[in-house]
Amino acid sequence: MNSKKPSRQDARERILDVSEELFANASFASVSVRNVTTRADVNLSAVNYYFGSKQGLFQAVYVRRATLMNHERLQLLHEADERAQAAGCDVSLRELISAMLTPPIFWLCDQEKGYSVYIRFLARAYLEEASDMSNVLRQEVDVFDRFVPYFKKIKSGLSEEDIYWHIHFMMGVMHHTINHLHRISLLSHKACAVESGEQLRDRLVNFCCDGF
Amino acid sequence: MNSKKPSRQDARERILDVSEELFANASFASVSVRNVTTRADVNLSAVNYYFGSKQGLFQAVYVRRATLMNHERLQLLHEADERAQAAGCDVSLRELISAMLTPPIFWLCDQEKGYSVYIRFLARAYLEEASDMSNVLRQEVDVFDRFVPYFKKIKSGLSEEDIYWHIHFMMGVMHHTINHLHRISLLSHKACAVESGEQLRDRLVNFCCDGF
DNA sequence: TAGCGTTCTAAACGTATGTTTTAAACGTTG
DNA sequence: CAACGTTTAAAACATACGTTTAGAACGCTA
Repeated sequence: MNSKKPSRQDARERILDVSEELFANASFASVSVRNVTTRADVNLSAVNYYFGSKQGLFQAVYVRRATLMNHERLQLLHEADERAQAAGCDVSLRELISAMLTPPIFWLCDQEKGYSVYIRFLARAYLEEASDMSNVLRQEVDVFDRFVPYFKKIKSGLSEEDIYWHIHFMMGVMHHTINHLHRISLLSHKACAVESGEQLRDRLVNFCCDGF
Repeated sequence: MNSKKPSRQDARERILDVSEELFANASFASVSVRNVTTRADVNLSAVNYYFGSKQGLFQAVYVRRATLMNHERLQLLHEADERAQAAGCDVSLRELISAMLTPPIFWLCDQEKGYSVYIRFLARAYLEEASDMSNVLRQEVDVFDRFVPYFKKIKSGLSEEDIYWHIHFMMGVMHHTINHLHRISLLSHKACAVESGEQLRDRLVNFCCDGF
């Protein structure tokens, strides 16, 4: 019976899903509210009803999954820390880097859920100066600060400054991989194809480990 | 006499300068033609007069300096090659990577000319799927193809696929550094500041050399 | 100076945008 | 059923957009 008209509350969810995808593929300004509402099959004014404004929608898309991803990072860090303590040694560089990169890369390669789209959305949100995303960065900064002591411990030869630079570079590799994953085949004249999440993660982690 | 009204042809140049800067800081769609013409102090229709359309303007901004930058890269490669031949050895990995990264990084840190702005524009152009920038990439691909044989020779243990992935990652580090240079101070709680072009280049080259 | 192509100006065009408004439909609670 | 708060609907709002047009101003050459 109620198969045609979807139930109430998931209109909001559908808007988030659709706009997550649109914002992942194009800039904030070039995605119109009408574009979103048409594809989400809701009324034009639904965006302003649920999110107050287009800006509000953008932030809502971000918030919906950001906390979860950073939680996954900290969880991996925590597990690595426990393993290290049990073995009586330090957390390895590889584990640290892997903890930072695995969640976004795995999400990126996740076929089932909408996580893949979100990761591309995130990488693009970094570029949207206009849509006040300072809080986007703040949350990530907090997470990274939890990692820094570990880096310091096992890379005592590096200054704190060096460590921040390296984290900065790592994020660069990751974001670029995310944003331009489809271009690797063009760059390589189709020699390279997009691989599994594990392979891609390992490639990235190797590259960044050696860079440190 | 003619100090007040600028001479003829530099209206076109002023439009390019202004839009280069605006496109470097915001997305294609969020920069309006009126925005450009107002800041360039020219009539609204000047953009369409000189460049046909807003798209045409965007491409013109790209073309103006792209060839020069890629020429600089190839020039550095050529010089390194000559040095190597004179010494009877191979071009070092460091020199190869340096040849790829030095031009954009030096331009980025160049204070005098408008090159700094252009580099940020370039990094953003990569993201503009909408504004058909396939030719942007094509030219870079051609340049990289000139580098690949050198990489192959000195890193015979790597497959061609590996090399393309590494180039891909290098571009990621570079573009992210370019796009988010100002954020390193936020990330590091102001421990890191933007340094000189040489220092920044060396940091990047070191990171990428080790990653290879 | 007269003519002519180039450059600049002002105004208007049609369309698309984000948002607001007014009211209808809905679903739960009394 | 009646009343209420929530959600959806259609229409209109004012504004901003890229582009076009028609003509004036300019600078050069004959």
